[in-house]
Amino acid sequence: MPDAAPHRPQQRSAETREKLVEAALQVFAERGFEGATTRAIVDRAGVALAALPYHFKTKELLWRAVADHSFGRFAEQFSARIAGLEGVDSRTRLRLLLGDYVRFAASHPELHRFMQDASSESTERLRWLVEHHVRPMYETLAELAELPRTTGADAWHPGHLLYAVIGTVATPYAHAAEFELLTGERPDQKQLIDRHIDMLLGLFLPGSEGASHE
Amino acid sequence: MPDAAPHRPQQRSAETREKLVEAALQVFAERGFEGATTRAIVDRAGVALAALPYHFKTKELLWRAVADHSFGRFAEQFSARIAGLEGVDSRTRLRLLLGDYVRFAASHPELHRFMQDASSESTERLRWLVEHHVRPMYETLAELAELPRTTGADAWHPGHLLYAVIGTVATPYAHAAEFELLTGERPDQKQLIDRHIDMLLGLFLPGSEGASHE
DNA sequence: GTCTATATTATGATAGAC
DNA sequence: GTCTATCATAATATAGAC
Repeated sequence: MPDAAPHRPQQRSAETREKLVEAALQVFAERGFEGATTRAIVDRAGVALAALPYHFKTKELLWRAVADHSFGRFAEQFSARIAGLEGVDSRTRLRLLLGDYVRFAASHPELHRFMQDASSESTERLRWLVEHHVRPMYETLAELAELPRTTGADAWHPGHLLYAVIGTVATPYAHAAEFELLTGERPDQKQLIDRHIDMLLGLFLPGSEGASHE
Repeated sequence: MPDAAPHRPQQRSAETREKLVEAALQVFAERGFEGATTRAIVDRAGVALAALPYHFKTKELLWRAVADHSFGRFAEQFSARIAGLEGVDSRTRLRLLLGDYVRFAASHPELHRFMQDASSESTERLRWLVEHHVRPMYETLAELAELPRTTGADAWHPGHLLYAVIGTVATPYAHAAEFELLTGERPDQKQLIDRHIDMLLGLFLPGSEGASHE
């Protein structure tokens, strides 16, 4: 790591951008695009109000930067795993990917909340998001996991299967506060995450239970 | 139906309240609590701005009225079915309830969006919602469906199972705009709803497929 | 019970000093 | 690049006429 405290200008700038994007992801996920105020975002980022229009021009463009950042992190998280899946049989592939996805959703519940907020209306923002991030990700996943075929259920609509996986994986974490109030337990504890993965394997890949905690 | 056009005062009042609650449900679901403006709500309801504070005092109290209304309709939808389930074996019970739930979620995707918005932060609103509506509903369902036992999976955490069911059922409809942009098909068509139910039966009650479209 | 008009506060974005 | 101060608009809620 280079010298601390007073950084070079372009480094400070990059840090401010980074802080704004991370804070904006949280606030967009918590309060939705319309409910997220620029003041709440800059307060959480610990930067001045005017830093936001300086770096991103508008709230809308900040939102796009947040989407790029989040899907980038999602892809990054999986690229190492995916590289190691060459030649692995598709059942094992699915098992490993599902565990990864659950752990990702548990540590980044904001992504699913962000997506549901974007999907609640058919806006230009949503069209941009689908074409730039959702469709490319979907095509990669479909190819990699051969989703419809390996489950042995050709009759299932690929959209239903996709949203069933997303829904079962992400809902406990997207509704974490509700989950905790209802059950008294936090869904993002390691122990509960492992039980969650076991349940999902039982649901989507019967016979694969218990082999997920590597 | 009583006489049309110029109604009696208390009837007009009830109609205004009803229009406000229905409009507010849509707007809260689309834009979240913070993003929902009272102007957007009264515009959609077709009433004057001042009608909102007159009938509900604050946006917060309107939100509670929306929750009461939505969970009331949910319970109502199921009470007829539930009354007919006396003595029916629990597998059949689950099959029928699941189909009902999918059809409900397809025609009322707002309820799931409303819930996820409420769950995105641990607020006083969420606590109120869990204690007044979520927990009572959960206890009724758990009792009725004997959820954990009939699936033959005692090891599953009841919270995981609950949110897995909610997630698989509601996600395609909560993300309907995204689903349509991605697949080119609307998830709320009757044909796709029936395929969705078949998939869910295959997932949660293997062996029960195809018998759901009554 | 419902409306028009308005008080008050909060919002997104900008200007200009540093 | 970042800050303080500020503009123009839009928000929730209220007052008072009808």
